Amino acid sequence: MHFFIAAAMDYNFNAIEPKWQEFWRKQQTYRADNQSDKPHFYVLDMFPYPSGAGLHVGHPLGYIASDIYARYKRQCGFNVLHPMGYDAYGLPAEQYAIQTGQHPAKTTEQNIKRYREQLDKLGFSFDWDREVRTCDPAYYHWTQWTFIQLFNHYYDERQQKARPISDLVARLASGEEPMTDGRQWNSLSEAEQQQYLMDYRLAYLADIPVNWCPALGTVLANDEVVGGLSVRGGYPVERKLMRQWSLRITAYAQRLVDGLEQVDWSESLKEIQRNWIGRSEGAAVYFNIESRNLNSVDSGTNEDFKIQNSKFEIFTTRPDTIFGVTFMVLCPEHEMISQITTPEQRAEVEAYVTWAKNRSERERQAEVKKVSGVFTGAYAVNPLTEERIPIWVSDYVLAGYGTGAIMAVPAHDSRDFAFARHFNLPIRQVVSLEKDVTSDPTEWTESMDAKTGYSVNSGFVTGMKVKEAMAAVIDKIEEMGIGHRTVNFRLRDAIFSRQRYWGEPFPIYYKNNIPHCIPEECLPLLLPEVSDFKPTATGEPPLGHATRWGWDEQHRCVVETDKIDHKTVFPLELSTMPGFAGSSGYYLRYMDPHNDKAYFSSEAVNYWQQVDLYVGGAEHGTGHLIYARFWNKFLYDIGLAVQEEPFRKLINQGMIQGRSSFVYRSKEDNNLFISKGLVKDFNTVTAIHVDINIVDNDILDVERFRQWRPEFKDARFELEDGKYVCGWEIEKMSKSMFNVQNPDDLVERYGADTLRLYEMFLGPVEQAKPWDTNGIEGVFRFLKKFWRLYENVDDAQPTPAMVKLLHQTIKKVTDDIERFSFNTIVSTMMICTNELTAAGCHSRSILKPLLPLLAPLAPHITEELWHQLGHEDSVCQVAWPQYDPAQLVETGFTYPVSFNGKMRFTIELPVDIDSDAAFAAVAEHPSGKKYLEGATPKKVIFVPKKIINIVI
RNA sequence: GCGGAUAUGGCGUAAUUGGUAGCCGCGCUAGACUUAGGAUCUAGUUCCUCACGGAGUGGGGGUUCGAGUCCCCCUAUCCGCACCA
Repeated sequence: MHFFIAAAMDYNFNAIEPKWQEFWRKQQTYRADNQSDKPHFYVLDMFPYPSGAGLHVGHPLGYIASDIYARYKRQCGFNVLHPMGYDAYGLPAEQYAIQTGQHPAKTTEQNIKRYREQLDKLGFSFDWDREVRTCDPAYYHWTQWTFIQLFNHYYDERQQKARPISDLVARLASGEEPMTDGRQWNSLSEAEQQQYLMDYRLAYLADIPVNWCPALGTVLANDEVVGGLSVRGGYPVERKLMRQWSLRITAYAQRLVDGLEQVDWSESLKEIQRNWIGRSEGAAVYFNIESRNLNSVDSGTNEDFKIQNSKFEIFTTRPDTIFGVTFMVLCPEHEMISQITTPEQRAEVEAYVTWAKNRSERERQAEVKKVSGVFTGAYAVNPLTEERIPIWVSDYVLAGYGTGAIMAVPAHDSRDFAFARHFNLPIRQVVSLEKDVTSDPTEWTESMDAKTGYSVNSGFVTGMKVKEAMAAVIDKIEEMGIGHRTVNFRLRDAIFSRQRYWGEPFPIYYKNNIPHCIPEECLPLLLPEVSDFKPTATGEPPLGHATRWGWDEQHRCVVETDKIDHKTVFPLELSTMPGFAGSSGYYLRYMDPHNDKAYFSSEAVNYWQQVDLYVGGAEHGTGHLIYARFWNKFLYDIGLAVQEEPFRKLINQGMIQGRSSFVYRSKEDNNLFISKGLVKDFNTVTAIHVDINIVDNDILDVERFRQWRPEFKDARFELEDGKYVCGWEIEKMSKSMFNVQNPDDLVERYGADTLRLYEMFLGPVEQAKPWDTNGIEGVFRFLKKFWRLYENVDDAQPTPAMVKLLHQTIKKVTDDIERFSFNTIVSTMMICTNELTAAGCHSRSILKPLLPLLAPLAPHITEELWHQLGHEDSVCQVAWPQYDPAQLVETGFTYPVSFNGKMRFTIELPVDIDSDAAFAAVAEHPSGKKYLEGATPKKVIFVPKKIINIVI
């Protein structure tokens, strides 16, 4: 053990950083006020799940970027809201608790503490007074409250906004709005009325097919399942019919698409959301079913067989191809199957439907290419051609989309094509690339799906372009009263129940099996203590174990309030809300986090409006970012939020991958490790992951390697140039690959400022990139060099070159921050520092403005130097330096001149120049003279900007 | 299959948005200083060539006086969705 006794003037970040962090805390430097004359600006990070693993270097990347911008905006005179909190409810926190056998509340508390320590070390400018935690009753009070509002509102299609369900009830009761099924509202029982309203409420209870994950013991939303496996843990997920709460997010599908036009997000993320919402325009068409009297052909067992419903509805995006329909397909779940199936086909159809229903989601997805189906024996009638069309059942038609029934046009739909080929059904061409040119579609190897070309063999639309034919067919269908234009969405309602412990309890109790909201004044409904919080395989929620929860032993609500009948007690909802419940509105709560009367005050939201800059990962594109937009739009509709879109600008920081290091062990000698460059044949060695903490610039610390694990105790090495060089590979950052870089280690070794700068220097924030500590020395050197510039500041008059450099630097840094190009800022500051060092410039008038300029990136070192210059205030509050354009005026520009497109020379010309003068200048110039010799120029082309062409 | 993005030295990247390609940093080479270095400084470092020169931004074509940048066609990689009618 040896100590470095730092010289007084050394850059001693270990002493500087905690000192100023304490200073900022005491001064409340980053406090944001809800009242201010300054313009407001809201910079938000996606708050973290406090998982057990702590932060790795990937987490702070976005936080650093947003912190730089928040600090910059603060220095530009904005009142900046830059809060932080924890998404502490939900599966990740609970899984960690279960794995470690502790109570989730306890592990969450510990994890938050650890996160906070790690975050504090990095010198972020968060206003910690506004911290929110989704598991805090003071916070989830308002999550539950919002749920009640969702329950008590429905979506009014005419007004295109949420409205109180009581309005709907009033209109139903007065008869102003008839019931869709023709019944009379006032003649219904309460149970029947409530059942009816469930189809309208924005939070509703229904039997729906859900993603059931047995291993996690809960249902999952669509975005939590990928490829039939749970995102969290990768366990199989099955399709199951369960009674669940859902949010009617589909009601907002159109507005969720439209709203994307108003926000400043990356085109790719907007596209991800558009795809997820999956809007498609088309037509709904009713097909009649051919009625037959089957009694005569029946053997007697199905005497009553009659087709009850005479028609069914399909959805198509290609109404123009209706003349090419050669069969119809129903999904196996379709309710009409049993009615229309003929007795001869019944056994086969029932067998198929049973088989299809028992297939797991994973099997179905894995065997997409496999064609299966069965004929019902029934026929539909094409409304435009009067043709008989056989009706089939197949699981390639999905129950959840459209009406679960399609018209099949095998010539122009690849799935119908495959189906027709498999079952030898006719294929008829009705679209052609060229007018009137057709071929035999049974010879085709694939269907012609593109929406281009002309209609053929298509009755009254023959010869029309596809687009025209579409419109014409829909017009005709509407005229005939057998269909209409319509829009379908891929987006499904969000399943909101989780059979888990660690989440917000639903503020719902049941009276005669009818759900009722707990009165708002009884909120928050606290999460109870339970003897066992683990999920159950059967789906019984762990809250069922609660013995005290404002309820009695029968799990009946005993919440005391005037609003609930005291004489009886009612069972409470036992599910909890999903992870996205708490994260869907947290950005609004930050505006007014301590309000115990409301979610947030109207003053607060009217002041802050919306998040101006949101920074976080694109992996939330189909989850949180959709739910939050929906949540916000609902709150907007009911008059709480004042902006329809919650996040004005969004930056997606790229994922940081791990860079694993390897050593190569000889297969012949288990103690022999061969340096990478000496390995001749990689088949003769085994690559072994080695902890990146004992590798420096790909050089293995052989001593520490021997100590790393007992089996390497006697390791011998074949070295190159006395060094052991490791191999490397880019992999996911994970403990098992030994490639996790902990930010604490780097802060200890280089300081937070170096880490902040380096994470930015790595490359564009939005780009995914591997973590590689190799370059961090360069940034560290820069800060040390920068530090030395301030060792002997003088009051000497700076040279004009230095002044120009300063103003160039200010301009470049300002521009770079504005366009979120944080990596180039570091370069700019390095160039400036290098030049000042080389010129021996120590002038106060140059060095002083550089401090507020660098402060957003490296707040600690600049704060220390600022105080060394004799200032008492914080550099973080110093106004952003302005450059003087006059200092940047060039004496002349350097023009590359292209001559006949072949020869090229460079010439410096005055700024204000017209084309004659330009030519004269070129002609005067020695090189110009040379090139112009013997040629007669016809004209000089003066292209805007910087180029002059001489044409001869 | 559909949709989106990316491709520049040994490596991370930059290029005033159509104007001298390779800034800045890592690494490497040579040297200086030093009792020492997890310190500092100087010079060099796209490739080929002793050199003169030449080639060069994944490949091929195009527009332009001029293309890393714009257009078309490939190739590769990454990401999202995926039987959505």
